[in-house]
Amino acid sequence: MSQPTENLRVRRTRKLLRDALVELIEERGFDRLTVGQVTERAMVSRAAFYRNYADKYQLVEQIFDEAMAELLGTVSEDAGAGPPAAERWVVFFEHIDRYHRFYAALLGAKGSPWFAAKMRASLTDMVKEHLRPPPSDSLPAAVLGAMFTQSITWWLGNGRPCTPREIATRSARLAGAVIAEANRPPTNSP
Amino acid sequence: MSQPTENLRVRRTRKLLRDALVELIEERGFDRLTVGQVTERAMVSRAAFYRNYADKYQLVEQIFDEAMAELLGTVSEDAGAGPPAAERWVVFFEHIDRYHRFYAALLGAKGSPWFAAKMRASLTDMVKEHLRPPPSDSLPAAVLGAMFTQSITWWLGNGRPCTPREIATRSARLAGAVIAEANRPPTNSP
DNA sequence: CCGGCGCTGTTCCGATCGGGACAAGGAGCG
DNA sequence: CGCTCCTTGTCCCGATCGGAACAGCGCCGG
Repeated sequence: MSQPTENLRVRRTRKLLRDALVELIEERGFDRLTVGQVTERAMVSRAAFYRNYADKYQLVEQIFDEAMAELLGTVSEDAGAGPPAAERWVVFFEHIDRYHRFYAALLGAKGSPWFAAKMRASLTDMVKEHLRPPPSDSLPAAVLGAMFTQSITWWLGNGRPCTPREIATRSARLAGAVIAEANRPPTNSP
Repeated sequence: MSQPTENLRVRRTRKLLRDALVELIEERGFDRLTVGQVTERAMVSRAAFYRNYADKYQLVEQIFDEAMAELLGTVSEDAGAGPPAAERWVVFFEHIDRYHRFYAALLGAKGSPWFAAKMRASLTDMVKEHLRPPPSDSLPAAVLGAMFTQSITWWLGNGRPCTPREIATRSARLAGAVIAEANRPPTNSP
């Protein structure tokens, strides 16, 4: 491949930087941490950081992108067309579960509104892509993206009080109500 | 110094190897793990391992030696002659507390009798050095070393059910009984 | 007995990294 | 305004590391 990520040193450097990032978000918050603090915690030179990432935002983005790529791989590898729609959300929340420290840190009180917006946008895209039938309009898709983001935030912020399957079912049920309402023909009275 | 340990890379390599070692002892036991397994877990090359250590035993020894050096530094820095004898054991168990994963792994069921013997020998030396009055003979010193080792093993094996101060006090009390008995003039009847 | 297999410990070369320096810019302060 | 201090992003060189190969050894099964 063009840029072999196979190299042990760069994989290790990135892993150390990721773990340090999550730790420091939990401790000090995302906007209050510097590249130098992350590299010091990770026992990595600042130069090595900049060899891998442009800034701390790109570090977050790459973790997120790889996580999403892994998620999409999991969804599509199960079968040709993937699992049925209901099971798909279970797989999704199991994915959130695996990366819960990362998501909890960035969506929590010490996280970043920048990342929350990124998450909403990404989930809105997923809704447009994977929801059957797809939302009729852009507004319901955006609202559903925000709903799922909030479900995740609630779930992680309360220490995951139920199983991935349960939170997936409850979230899907709430989403179903919105979809039904959005697909109703417009009327003036209830 | 001749070989500056200041270098970030060697410090990082050693830390990764140590953490991986403790994890693998907890999982598989000390005698059942190979150098290759440790380096793989640590994300470090086997060559880097052998640059720092001769074998897995020396890895353990260096962790232990540095921990002991840090302990002796703590004991002697508090005052010119160090803290009073009773307080010294508290400091000692607080040290065990800091490294509890390491000691628990190596002294526990999946640890190594080789390390337990090393620990007893080291504690026997400490008893000879720091106990006032010093044991009259080599036998009581060895017995006291084994007693303290067992106190540590019990404390760690039961998940540290009491504070370092409490286990220190209880251990010192038991040791006191042995010392008193050892110092009694020899008689034939009670 | 032999052959495969896994682990050990060593060696080499090229790749990556750490240390340190640098200019540039922003924030706080008097 | 100037001044200090911190952070950013980039560069270089020498140090360390990863990858891979190698012989040697013990272990196990046939």
